[in-house]
Amino acid sequence: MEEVINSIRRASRLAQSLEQNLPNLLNQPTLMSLSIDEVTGAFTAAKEKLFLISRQNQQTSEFETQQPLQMDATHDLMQEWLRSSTHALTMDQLLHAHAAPRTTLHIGEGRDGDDCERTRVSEGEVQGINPSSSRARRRSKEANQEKEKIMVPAPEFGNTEMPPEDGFTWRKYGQKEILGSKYPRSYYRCTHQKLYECQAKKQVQRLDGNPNIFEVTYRGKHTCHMSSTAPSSSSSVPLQQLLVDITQNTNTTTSSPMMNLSLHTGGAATTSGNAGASTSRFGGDYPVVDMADAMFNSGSSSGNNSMEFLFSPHEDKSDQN
DNA sequence: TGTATTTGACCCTA
DNA sequence: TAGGGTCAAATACA
Repeated sequence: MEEVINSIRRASRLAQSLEQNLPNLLNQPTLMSLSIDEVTGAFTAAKEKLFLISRQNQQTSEFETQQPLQMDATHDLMQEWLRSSTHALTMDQLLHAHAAPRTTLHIGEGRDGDDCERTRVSEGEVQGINPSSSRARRRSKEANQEKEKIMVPAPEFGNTEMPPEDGFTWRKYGQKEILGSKYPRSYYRCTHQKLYECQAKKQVQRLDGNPNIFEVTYRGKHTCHMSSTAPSSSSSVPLQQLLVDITQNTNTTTSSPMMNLSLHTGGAATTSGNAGASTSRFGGDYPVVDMADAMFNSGSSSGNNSMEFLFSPHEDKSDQN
């Protein structure tokens, strides 16, 4: 574990160094890019070590008792880096999502705190829109529609071009190059938009500064039933919910989604064999496999979860409802 | 054959 | 008018 902490320390130092040199690097994008790569690489290395350790710890019941203390250290370090990085705002907000339970991050309406509950856009209004005749009005409404933005780490393995599943099935309907952004933005709508008049949409874009992080913006509310979209497994856990619940349920270690996964992986694993895994998909513990699945199983239907070598298949995955 | 993705064009807002 | 968001035809795939 010490090795992990050292790696994170090193990454933090690199990040700080990068920050200090920002003025000099402004005119040297290539160099800046290399520095960023170095920082992300260092964190990635730390994360991988953490995975290995977590896996080892799955076999021991000591994990849960040890991890919080150790993770506090990494958590602090990670936070330190996050605050000093270009992602300080967004990631930090995410990290503190537990301060505003029920949501991750609300964009556009501001984070007043007095209305953390997602404002319910009148479904009647949305559904009643005649697309052909009132596109402008629809647009206007969408502009007022609350957005929910979360940062999602790219899968370490498997399909890293896509963010992890979030429990819903999405159909891509567009992609655009965004001015000033290195990576295109992809537009998705709920697969069951027609069937259920589901107006949920999401946008996915890699962060310029850190391609390992996806910025996922959710808009609209799912009016379809999640069960209809989610495959049998854990992916039925909406990632947002996952993150929120994790931050709520674990007052010890959680930080970024990456950390969430790494940390809770092992911890939860100790309990993953039980039936508890199943029950409260939307309200209680999530088994480690579920989490790993939700976070990393990017290729949805492919079924070839490359994380399986890290997280052994879970018998309970199938059922649970 | 049905469904998903790609991508150029179009529409709307600021 | 530029840029973001969406449409829809073409294409790919199972």
